[in-house]
Amino acid sequence: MLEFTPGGADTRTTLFVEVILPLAISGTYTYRIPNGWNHQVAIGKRVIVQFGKNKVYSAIIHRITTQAPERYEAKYIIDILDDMPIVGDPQLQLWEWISSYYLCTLGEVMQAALPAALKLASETKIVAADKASADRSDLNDKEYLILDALDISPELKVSDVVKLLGQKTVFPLLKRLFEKGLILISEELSAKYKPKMKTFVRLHPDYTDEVGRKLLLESLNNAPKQQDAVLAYLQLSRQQEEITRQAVMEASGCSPAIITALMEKEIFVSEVRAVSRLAGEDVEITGEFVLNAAQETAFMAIKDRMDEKDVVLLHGVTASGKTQLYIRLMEEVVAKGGHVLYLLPEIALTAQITERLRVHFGNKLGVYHSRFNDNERAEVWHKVLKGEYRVVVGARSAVFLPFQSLGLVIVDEEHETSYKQFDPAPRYHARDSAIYLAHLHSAKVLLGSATPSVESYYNARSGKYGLVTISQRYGDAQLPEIITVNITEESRKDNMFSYFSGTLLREIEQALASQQQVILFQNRRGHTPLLQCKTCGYIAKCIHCDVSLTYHKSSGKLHCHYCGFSEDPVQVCPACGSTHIESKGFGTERVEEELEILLPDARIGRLDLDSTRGKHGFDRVLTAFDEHRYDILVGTQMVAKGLDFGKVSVIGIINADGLINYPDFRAYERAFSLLAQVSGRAGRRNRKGKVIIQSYAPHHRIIQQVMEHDYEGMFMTEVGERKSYHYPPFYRLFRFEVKHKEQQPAHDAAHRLAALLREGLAHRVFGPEVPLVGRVRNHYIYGILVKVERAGISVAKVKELMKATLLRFETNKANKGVRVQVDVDPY
DNA sequence: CTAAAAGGTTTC
DNA sequence: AAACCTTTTAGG
Repeated sequence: MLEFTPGGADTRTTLFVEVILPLAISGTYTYRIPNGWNHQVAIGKRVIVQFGKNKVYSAIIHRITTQAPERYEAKYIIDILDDMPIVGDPQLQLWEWISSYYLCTLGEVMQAALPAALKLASETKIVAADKASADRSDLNDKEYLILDALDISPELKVSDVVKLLGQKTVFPLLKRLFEKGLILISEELSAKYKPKMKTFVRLHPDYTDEVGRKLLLESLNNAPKQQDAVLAYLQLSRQQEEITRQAVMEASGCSPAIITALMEKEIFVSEVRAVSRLAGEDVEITGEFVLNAAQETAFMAIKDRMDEKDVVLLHGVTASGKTQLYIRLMEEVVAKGGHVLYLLPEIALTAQITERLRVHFGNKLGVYHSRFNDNERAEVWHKVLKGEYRVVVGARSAVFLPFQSLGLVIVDEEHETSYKQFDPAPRYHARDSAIYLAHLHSAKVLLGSATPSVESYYNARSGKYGLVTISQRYGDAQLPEIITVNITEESRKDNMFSYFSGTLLREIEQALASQQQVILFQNRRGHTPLLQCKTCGYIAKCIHCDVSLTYHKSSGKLHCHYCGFSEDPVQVCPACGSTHIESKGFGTERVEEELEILLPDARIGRLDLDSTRGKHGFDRVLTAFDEHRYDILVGTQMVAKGLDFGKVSVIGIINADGLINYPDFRAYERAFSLLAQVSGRAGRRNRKGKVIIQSYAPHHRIIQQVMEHDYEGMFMTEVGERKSYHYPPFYRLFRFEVKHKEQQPAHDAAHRLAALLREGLAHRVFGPEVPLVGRVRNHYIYGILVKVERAGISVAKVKELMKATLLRFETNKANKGVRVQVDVDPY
């Protein structure tokens, strides 16, 4: 009897597999399957292959063929890792789409898609040999440096040595050290996913009845500690089915030895089992609710639109109860046996939202985002693969999870720019990728936002997407009243107290007096963003980047927000020796500090990147605010992200100008969203809130439109501008970045690339220009923008042209050392 | 002139 | 990405 593979080849045929390697190289690589393994070969399984001289990687089988490659001898695969494929057909198709649409390699997509625990790569490790400590007299400086480093840390990677010596070629050096017998070089596969093991204990069956237990406890009268442990076990067994060894030890306060003794006496029986790392999934399913009239109408309308269109945009004002609508839709899909992906911007993935969903979907709900560690992510991956989750809430990268039968994709806060990944490649947009993914599954997509992106709203208005609007807030809550404050005028009237106008301070005080809470928004983190010498004009700048250093009070240091460089603040100007150093601008830390002086009794919390480090940092600050342990929350745009607090009655925008005066075609749209979203945090649940916008230019169009809650107005003016100035949604954008260590070569190369692009794309090419930050991490940057009209031109052809142009550019010797990256649909 | 470092190419 | 081969640079 012959065994048949999916490819239809019997066991005597030699099979070859084309695999995707987790590297930034184009194309797939072909390996040979050893005799007798044919029946195990399947697309989507991981195989271990050797690539190059020593390196070993886990690669994904992309295609199976019986055709031996003609131009080279294929290597054998080393092993097949999986019994079942870990990525399915839809996933691989999505990878291919992303790779071609966003102009990157399949390997780069694989890197982003698979959780780290499912990717393995061997690593060259350098360890000190036994005799290393003995004789070091005849070593040169560099060799000595390496051995010195090995004294401190037990093992080094090749990249560590490169960094240590500051040179690129280290292999001859290491080889010499190896030959002298001072170091050992080994190739190791890094640890892959390991299930979490726990030891459970159980009473021996002899003691499970009443009589047995009594006898047991009496028999332990002479062993009080052991008796305690058994009592603790009995106590625990009343509340839970399964009891871990750890739990018994904690409850009784006894040592491991006691448990071991009880096991030797065969009173306890133990069992080691793999457990889930994903805690708190088992919640009783309750949470019945009824949609109100407006929601019910919207619900029916969404289903109606979905009959005709694959994508529907739900434009619902803040606090209109969109989440409940989502839940209803998800329940319907789940009831029909479909699966649901619910995308959220990273920062909004708070306990708040997942808890609400947990109540409805219990252990059928999965959560996936970057604050999960590698092993946790791998567990979610496997559970999605097995179909154990019906609903998955996740951030950007959740589009890569191995769904088999999606019925619905929800993209909440669809306007959020954090859906676009910038670095590293693939520079994909999760919303757009999700729409393609849904298409592969024939699933429907619901985009939701109170302030949709101009692109999506345009698609909805033009009939490409369905459109459903809710203009009423839930429970008839009113939209907040928005007041503007002209900072120039208030300063003249002597009515500014530090960064706060009299109006804002009065409102804050009133809110606090009536036990209400306040949110203050300042879109800059740190304390002081710019330190300048009053005498000579010197500005404290990063040594690696063209940006000013921001002073952070929490660390007492100056920080670069681009590369992470930090140094001690200078008291004396390094250029002229003057001690008159002036602080310009202010961030959240400074707002917090000034507020503490003005309102010494208020309890103030801060929500920004710095205060939310760590796995639960974000939730910690939010929970404290929710439980009213803070009166005032000062924060960056994080405070705008879909959070629902009942007691916030006043919102202050400390300075709106920084948001608006930004050289980007999306600046106005973004400012409108942010201001509207922040304002939406005020006055939920039947209380009218107040929003105070402080600005030097309060009559600016955008501020007026925010005041009037006029999304339509903003959309119409923006669409007009975009059309006349050739921006999305009418044009596609491609942004090329040319980088080099030195300025002149970067400049020249950028001009050469622009010229090459102009050969095929003519007037569609703009630049090169020096971007806002012209140097990052010691590399000079030039940007080239390409605008391609949507009508009458094939995107595929444009991309082919760009690929060909890049290839021509790279083969030109004059462009050595130049790095080019392409951002398709940049944000 | 040699030796070492940087640069370029190839990896199935 | 990284190891190997080729070219360039530095140092005596």
